Amino acid sequence: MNYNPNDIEPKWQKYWKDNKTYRTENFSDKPHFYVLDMFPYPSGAGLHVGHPLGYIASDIFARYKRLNGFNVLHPMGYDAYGLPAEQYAIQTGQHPHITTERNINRYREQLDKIGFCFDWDREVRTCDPEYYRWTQWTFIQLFNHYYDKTLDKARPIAELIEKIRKGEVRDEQGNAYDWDGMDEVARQDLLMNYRLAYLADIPVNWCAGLGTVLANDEVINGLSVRGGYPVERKLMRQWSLRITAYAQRLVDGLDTVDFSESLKEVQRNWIGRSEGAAVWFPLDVPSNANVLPGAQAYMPQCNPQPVPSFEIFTTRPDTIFGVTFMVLCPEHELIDSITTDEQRQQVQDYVSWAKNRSERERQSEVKKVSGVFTGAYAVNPLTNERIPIWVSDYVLAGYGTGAIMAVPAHDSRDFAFARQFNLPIRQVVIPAGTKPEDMTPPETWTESIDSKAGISVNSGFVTGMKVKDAIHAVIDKLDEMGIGYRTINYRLRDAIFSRQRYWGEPFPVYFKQIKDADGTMHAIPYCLPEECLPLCLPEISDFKPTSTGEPPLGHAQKWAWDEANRQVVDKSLIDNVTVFPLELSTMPGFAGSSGYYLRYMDPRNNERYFSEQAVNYWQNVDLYVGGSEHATGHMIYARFWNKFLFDIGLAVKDEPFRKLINQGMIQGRSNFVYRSKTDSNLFISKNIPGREENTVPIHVDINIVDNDILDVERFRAWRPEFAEARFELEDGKYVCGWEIEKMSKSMFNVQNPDDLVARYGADTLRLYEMFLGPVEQAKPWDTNGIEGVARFLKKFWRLYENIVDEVPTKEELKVLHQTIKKITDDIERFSFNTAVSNFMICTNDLLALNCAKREVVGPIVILMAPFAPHIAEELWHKLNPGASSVFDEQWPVCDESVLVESSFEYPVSFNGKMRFKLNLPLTATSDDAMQAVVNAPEAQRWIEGKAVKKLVFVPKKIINVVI
RNA sequence: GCCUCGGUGGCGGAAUGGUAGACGCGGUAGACUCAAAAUCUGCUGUCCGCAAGGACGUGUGGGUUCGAUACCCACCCGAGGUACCA
Repeated sequence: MNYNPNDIEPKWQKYWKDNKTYRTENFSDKPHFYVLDMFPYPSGAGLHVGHPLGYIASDIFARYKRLNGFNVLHPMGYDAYGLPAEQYAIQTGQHPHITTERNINRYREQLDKIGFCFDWDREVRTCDPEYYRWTQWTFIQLFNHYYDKTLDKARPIAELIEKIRKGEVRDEQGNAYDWDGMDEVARQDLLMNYRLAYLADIPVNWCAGLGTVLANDEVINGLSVRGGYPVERKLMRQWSLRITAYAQRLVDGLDTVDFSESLKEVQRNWIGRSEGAAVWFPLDVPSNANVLPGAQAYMPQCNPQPVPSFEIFTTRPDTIFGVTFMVLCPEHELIDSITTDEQRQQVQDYVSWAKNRSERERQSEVKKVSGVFTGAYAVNPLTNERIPIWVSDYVLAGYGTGAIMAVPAHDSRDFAFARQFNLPIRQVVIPAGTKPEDMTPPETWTESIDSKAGISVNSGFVTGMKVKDAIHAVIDKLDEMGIGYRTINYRLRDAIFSRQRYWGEPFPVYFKQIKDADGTMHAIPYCLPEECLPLCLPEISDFKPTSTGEPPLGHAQKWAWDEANRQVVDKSLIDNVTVFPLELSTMPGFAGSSGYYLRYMDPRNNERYFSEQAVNYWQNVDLYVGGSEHATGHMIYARFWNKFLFDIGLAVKDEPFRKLINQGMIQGRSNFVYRSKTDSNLFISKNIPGREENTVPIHVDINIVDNDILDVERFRAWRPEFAEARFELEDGKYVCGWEIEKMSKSMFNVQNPDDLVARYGADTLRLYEMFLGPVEQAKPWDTNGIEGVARFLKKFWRLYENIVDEVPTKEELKVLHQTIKKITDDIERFSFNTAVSNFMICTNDLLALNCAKREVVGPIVILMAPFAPHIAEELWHKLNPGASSVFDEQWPVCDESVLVESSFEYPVSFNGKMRFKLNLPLTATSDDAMQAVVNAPEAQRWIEGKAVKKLVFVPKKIINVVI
């Protein structure tokens, strides 16, 4: 019988399903192992060959661990909330529930065909109320906790209130709060500054095209990642997560996990920790002046009078003697109060111009220097010089204090600014390896000297010090004077958590109207009681914002909270006494994907997020497989989410993922036709002279192109606009251009896995995807090699056709045990491409030996099972009629004694160059080798009577002769 | 600019400081066949040579080593990430 995957694959898929072969229990004597894939967003396009790459790799590893006696958790689910389903709903009126459900079913069908070992009993969907109940629950916990900087962990907000009461918490002026004297509005305002989930007016990335705000990782170059719409900065009242509280732990945790160096680096850059100093610069105003709005008072040791001043952050305090001007960001609150009357008009014009620029404009004009002088001066606290204060948008409001000391000699941006406005440049560092007399005056420089490798000059008490020492010396001095301190700044921003969208988790939040002391009404947010969760997403039919500009949930009629009866009621009942409006925005995509790995541990628990026993057993994810594009989004949020759950005692490990493998993207190979610029029905073949100037390339479906030759008839039939197409051919053929790009529907370069499964079988697809190259490497999809893998499986099948019960020869056993050793090693190293090669070698060897012996082929079927489960299961049952699944077997062990040789064929090198081979017993010593080489006839022509200077003998490796 | 990873035949890619190019694709010659497909076997880095054989060869230049694709230094090229972050 020939190998026919279409017969055996559905059979075993059904068998595994019926027997629940892959079902995992939470309790076992076996060691545990958790293998997780990043769950997919079920898009309408279905799977292409790039998606399963990581799933195949993790599937192999999960099966391997299982065969090695581990209790393996290997679940799958769907990240089902998201923008595309909602955009689709706006266009077609089709409810996102329906599209999502349909897409999920399609995904499941495609996944099942590839034969994965997921425990589908543990499936989760982020849009399922029984799942998002715990997303909402976690939000409530975040709302009810604050970050205790002393304990370095999240603590209940009640503890904070206690501290405020005791006067242990102070305001910026250093005064204690009078908690008991505060009204509810003031109390809630104060607490809001500490909650880990908080509501605040913050500058957000507003995307009008999508009608919602976006997190920083959802914006690239001022455009939204989804859809590519422009994004602007806008001040809005939004929920945020205080992820910045965890910045240091997120950096530190990277040292404890096994991620690729590049991914760690991306995360470190994203968090952007920088060490430096905060320094107060006094304003040059009469010292008895009242503190100006936006200015702070400080009291240097040398001057007991409070002095109006402002704070800057610098990583180079050593260059403070080189400060020649100061710069404030256009949003700085000090600008109004210090600008002189002569400069006022100019400054106001500049500030309003700068504020109205979109993010995209600002980012695309980074190299253009702009700014304006305020007319005001600050005083350098170490030199007492008067320094002009400027305003420029190269200083960003969101980082540090939005104000800097400018040292044009040693900062490239300050340098450019100084050149533009003719400000002085003063050198205070000479680079390492340069003599002072070799330095040219700064006026002649074309760039600043930014390197920290150097010696301070013209810098008062730090002159002559190395920069690194000078930094510390200056900070110590500032600290002593009471005008500065050592501090750390992070680039990481708090995560904006509100989306003005429908298809997401509702916030379990309602708003009460409360009067403050002045009688003004305030909408104060309160969380629903935990026991009332889930707060289900209401059904609506119009998914656009309301006419008053509210998010789509504004259309929901039954969307108010009855506090007394603890239930959702109709909006018309809102009386702001017992019935209150509910929050209208929903949570972002990362809400549901941040803690899903924990829910898999105990997905049907309706009492808790997950049970204590389950998390104590599984701990955290041992192996996580997914794309590196999630480095600054999901991977940061999930680590934050886990650290919070760890702090409040739910998670048992500080880091959620022990080891991460980033599968490389499978790129598509796109084909192009070239349309004439003057005649839209004329298409010119690639290599016709003049084609390049006179045509525009257009993507063409790869399915109507064979070997870059276009099937012109199918092209005409492909789309109506090409029905009248005419062609300028070369050698009677139309040659297409090609390019490696992202695999995407819009580029018509998508390879659907179903077609390949139908043609070659799932096992061939699995092996081929692995054989393409290292899992972690990006690679273009190319079906050319798949025939080779298909041929291998046919040979492999043939090997078992005439199985016999004979005692294997030593040589056959050697092939077996070598293969066991290699495959085990390959899997441990995650080198699945070499594993497939090694299977091919093994099969070729056994066919050459004509070996079909049960004792040899049995173990090889088990080795093969993780890679090609269907064929392995089929052959296992052929070998062992009546047996249970091959996945109930034990991974074979390599018997090293079979591999032991009595002699070894040494490559003999002369001066490092391989010349001939020499067989020596394993017991041979260096002296034996010397004897043998000198006596070997082959050696004579290389030695040619010269003396052997040295002989290097490495047992079982090589003999190298130096002459 | 900075950070990370990479650069090996016609192609995908092997090689833990020890025979570079495993394995596969492609190419080529042959076997089987009336023929083709399928299958099987041999050859297939470059150059010189009829051959035996030899020289060269892992982006470039240096270094360490008996020996370097691998380690170190400098540079070139490519991919990805990231940026007025003070």
